[in-house]
Amino acid sequence: MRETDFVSGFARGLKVIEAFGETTPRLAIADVAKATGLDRATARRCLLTLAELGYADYDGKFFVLTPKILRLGHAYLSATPLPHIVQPFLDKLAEEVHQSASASVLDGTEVVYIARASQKRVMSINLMPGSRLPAYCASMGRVLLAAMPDGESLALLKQSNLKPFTPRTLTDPVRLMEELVRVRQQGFAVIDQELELGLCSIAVPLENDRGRVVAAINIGAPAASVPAAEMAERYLEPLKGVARLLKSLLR
Amino acid sequence: MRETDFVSGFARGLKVIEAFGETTPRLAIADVAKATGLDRATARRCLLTLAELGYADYDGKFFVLTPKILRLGHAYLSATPLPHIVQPFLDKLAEEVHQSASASVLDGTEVVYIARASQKRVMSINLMPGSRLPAYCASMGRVLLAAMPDGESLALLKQSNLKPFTPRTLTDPVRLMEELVRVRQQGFAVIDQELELGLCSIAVPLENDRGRVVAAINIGAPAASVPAAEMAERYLEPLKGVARLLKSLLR
DNA sequence: TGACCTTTGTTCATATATCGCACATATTGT
DNA sequence: ACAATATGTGCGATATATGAACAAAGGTCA
Repeated sequence: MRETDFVSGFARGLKVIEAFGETTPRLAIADVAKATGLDRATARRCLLTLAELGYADYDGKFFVLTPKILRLGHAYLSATPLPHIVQPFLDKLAEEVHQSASASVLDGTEVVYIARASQKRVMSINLMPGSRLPAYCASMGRVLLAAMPDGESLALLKQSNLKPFTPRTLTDPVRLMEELVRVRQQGFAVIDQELELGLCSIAVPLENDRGRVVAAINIGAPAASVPAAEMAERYLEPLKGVARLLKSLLR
Repeated sequence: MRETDFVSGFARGLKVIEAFGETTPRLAIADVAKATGLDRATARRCLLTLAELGYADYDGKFFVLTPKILRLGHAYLSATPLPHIVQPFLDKLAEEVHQSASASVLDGTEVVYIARASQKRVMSINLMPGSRLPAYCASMGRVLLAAMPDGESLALLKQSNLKPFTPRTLTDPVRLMEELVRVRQQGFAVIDQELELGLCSIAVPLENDRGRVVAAINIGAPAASVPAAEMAERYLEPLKGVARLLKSLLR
């Protein structure tokens, strides 16, 4: 790609949108400039553009994103077949096992939820399509990492910020790679309170009709009611069943 | 705002993202140019920028959005308090009444789902945060329209493409305005299969601590199991209860 | 098959718009 | 009231959009 085939104004604007996050819902011009590394004048122009287009509100001091910004992500969710195809299966699955079921794909070092059927809340964090979790300590992340060549998964682990969310979180790349080998062999991953105390989950890969892993699905359950050791026993077959049914539907 | 405080390259890029939709997941350069009204050369530059940044994939012919694009909408969902605050209440509500519960806000002529607890699927369409429905024929839309001054709601109705989704869909602006008056008086809206045959829903407004309507919540149910006439009887109190609890939590 | 037409993608020169700096002004906190 | 921090603005240097021209691919029909 040539230099001139890149619209840096657009790229800068996207950076500005991403500057808004969980802990930073309201941003002043200078905040955005700092967060994005853009010049203040540039950040200001991008923010004013967002406001002008209705993607943000501006009270003269702070900018806040408006729901219109959801159109952008929705363009993906509605345009991509995968979430639509998977959702009804998750609904059925969640109802059957009385636990939350989700589907996700990998984006860099994170898993991105693309569909979810929540039963009752077991996590403190609120997951919805678009939500992200670090791949290395999420069951779907393990499955997705295990599906790629060792070189790539190792590279992603190295890029990851491997921090211990709980005392049980695996953070050693070597042990993680060993775990990935095991996950690949057994065809599923179980996470025992590595992300949040009290939460266990189990995930299996979703293959398309040509055998390529295109996503993962999981079931999460409170550790109190379902010990990690029982996760596979209870939920592996239901998950595998869904994966089998979906195999021919995905490409 | 001055002329130069607008980054048109950014605005054009956002237009390009929005060109992708339910029926148009894979777009060639010319498609995007047509859909956005941009010059082919410009559309190409925006698309290549998206691809370069990892927001889109390009196979030499078609562009497809990647899950990375969800970061943009997620910036809103995670940054905005409303969805987070409302979600647990919806979960509880959905579990209680064994039906799906949702929350939405208005964006132009559409309601945008910002949170949802789905019980079982009753609609053919798949709703998730970011999903949109025309306000005029959705229960939450009615409630949100009813909360604004007549002039504004009428203006929005006039902007809407009032098409009959089912034989029961109200499409006459005059009758819709009458309905809005009723909704405002009674404090809730019931939709009887106006959007999809077999689907009823009931919505109430969500007020913040100062009495301003900031969102709406609803419960949807299959018409077969819950006739429209029973919707209020069964679900109005649970909905009102949630609205009451939330009132002091919202600003 | 091959000539013609249509549609699509790419390139280029140039007019135009944006960037980032430096300065001016406003707001905030002490 | 002052310092510190944040926001607004003018301008030269730089980057981008435009639209036409070209190239390439695909389709149609004799």
